[in-house]
Amino acid sequence: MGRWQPGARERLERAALELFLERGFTETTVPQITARAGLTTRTFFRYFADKREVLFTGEELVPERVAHLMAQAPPSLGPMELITEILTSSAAEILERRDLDYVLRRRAAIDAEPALRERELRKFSLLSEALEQGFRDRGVDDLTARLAAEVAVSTFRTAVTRWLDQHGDPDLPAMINQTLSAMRRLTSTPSA
Amino acid sequence: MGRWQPGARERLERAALELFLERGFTETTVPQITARAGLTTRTFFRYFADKREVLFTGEELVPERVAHLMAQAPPSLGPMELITEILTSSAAEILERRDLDYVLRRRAAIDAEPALRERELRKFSLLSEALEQGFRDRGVDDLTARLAAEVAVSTFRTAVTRWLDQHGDPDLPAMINQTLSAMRRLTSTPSA
DNA sequence: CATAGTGATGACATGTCGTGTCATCACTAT
DNA sequence: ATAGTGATGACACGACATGTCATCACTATG
Repeated sequence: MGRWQPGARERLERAALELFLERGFTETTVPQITARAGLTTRTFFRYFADKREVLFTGEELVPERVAHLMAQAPPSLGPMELITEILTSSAAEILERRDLDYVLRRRAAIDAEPALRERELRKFSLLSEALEQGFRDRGVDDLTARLAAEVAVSTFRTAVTRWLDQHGDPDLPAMINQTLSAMRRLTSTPSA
Repeated sequence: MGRWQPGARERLERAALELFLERGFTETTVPQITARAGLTTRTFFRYFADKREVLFTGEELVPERVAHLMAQAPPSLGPMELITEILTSSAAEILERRDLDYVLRRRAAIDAEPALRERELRKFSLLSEALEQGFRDRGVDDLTARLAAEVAVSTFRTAVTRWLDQHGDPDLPAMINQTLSAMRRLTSTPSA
C-alpha cells in the first residue's frame, strides 16, 4: 500500500458526525471533513459514494442477515409469528456494532437534515424488500408477503424510534413487544 | 411581467419526463430540459427546488387534503374504519389531475432511478405524518396513531403499486378493498 | 400618452459535489 | 534487488444549485 491511514474510514465517520452536529450537514463541506480526518477529498469518495453515506456504513449488510434469519426459522411459523421472531432477535443485535451514545448522536444528525432522513427511508425500503423476498421464499403469496414486510418494518421502525426517544430506557425487546401488542389491538378493530 | 412563457411549468415537466424516459435521469442535464422547453437553466430552478422535483409537483398538497378528510369524518369511526374511508375516497381522486398514461410513464421513470425512488419514499413519509396527526386529533393515543398511519400508508402504497402493475385493470377502489382484506387476514393470524 | 411599478426571465458568477485519470508512495512476494 | 499491489494525493472537469443584477413585457395611474 501507499501511505495507508489506519482506521481511515472510522476517522472519516467520526469527523463527519462531529461536524454535522456542530454546524449542520449542508454547512459542512467534504474538504472540512477530510481535513479533520487528515485525508483528501478524493479519498472521502473512495470510501463513501456520497456525502450522506458516511452515516450509513454497514447498513447494507442488514438485508442479507434478515434473509438468513428467515431461512433458518422453523417452516411451521406463520407470517406474524415470524415477524415477532425476527424483530426480537434483530433487536438484540442493534447495539452490537455501535454504542447507544453513537446511535443517539447519529440520529440527532439525521433528524436535523431532510436529505439524511430520506436516505434513512431508503434503508428501511431495502429491508422491506428483503423481508418480502423472505416471506415469498417460505411460500407466502405475493400480496401477503408484501404486506407482512410492510407490517414488520412499520413495527420495527416505530419501536426503535420510541426507544431512542426515551434514550433507550425500556430496552428495545420490551419496546418491540409493546409495539407489536398495539399493532394487534389496532388491526383487530372493526374495519368497515 | 417580462417575456412570460405560458405554461412554463407544464412544459418543463413534459420535457423532463420525455428526456428521463429517453436517456435516463442521470444522463439528462438540466440545460437539456430547459432547451427543450425553451427556457434557461436558472428558470428551471425557480420552478423546482432540484432536478427531481420536476416529477413531484402538486404532491405537497396531499397531506393537507388528507387532514381535511380526517377532520370531516364522523367521530364515531375507529382507526381501521377511518383508514378504509380515507383510502377509498382518496382512490377516487387519484386520476383527477393526471391521466393513467401520464401516471404510468412517470412511474416508469421513477422506478428506473434510485434517487427518484427515494424522493417517492419521502412523499409517503409526509403523508404518513399527516395521517398520524389526524389520528391524534381524533383522540387516538400516540402509539396507535403512529401505527395506524403506517398501516394506512402501507395498504395504500401496496394497492397503488399493484394497480399500476396491472395497468389500472381492476380499478383502484377494488384493489384497495382487496389489499385491506389481505391485511386483515394477515394480522388476524396468531402472532406468537 | 407618458411613466413608474411589478413580476418573470436571462445572463453571469460562484461554490460544492462527485468522478476520471494518473502519479506516487509504502509494503509484499519472489 | 525488483516487480507487483493497493491506498492515497494531485489535478481537471462536468453537473448541480444559488446569489445577484439587468432586462423585458405588461399594468396601473396620472
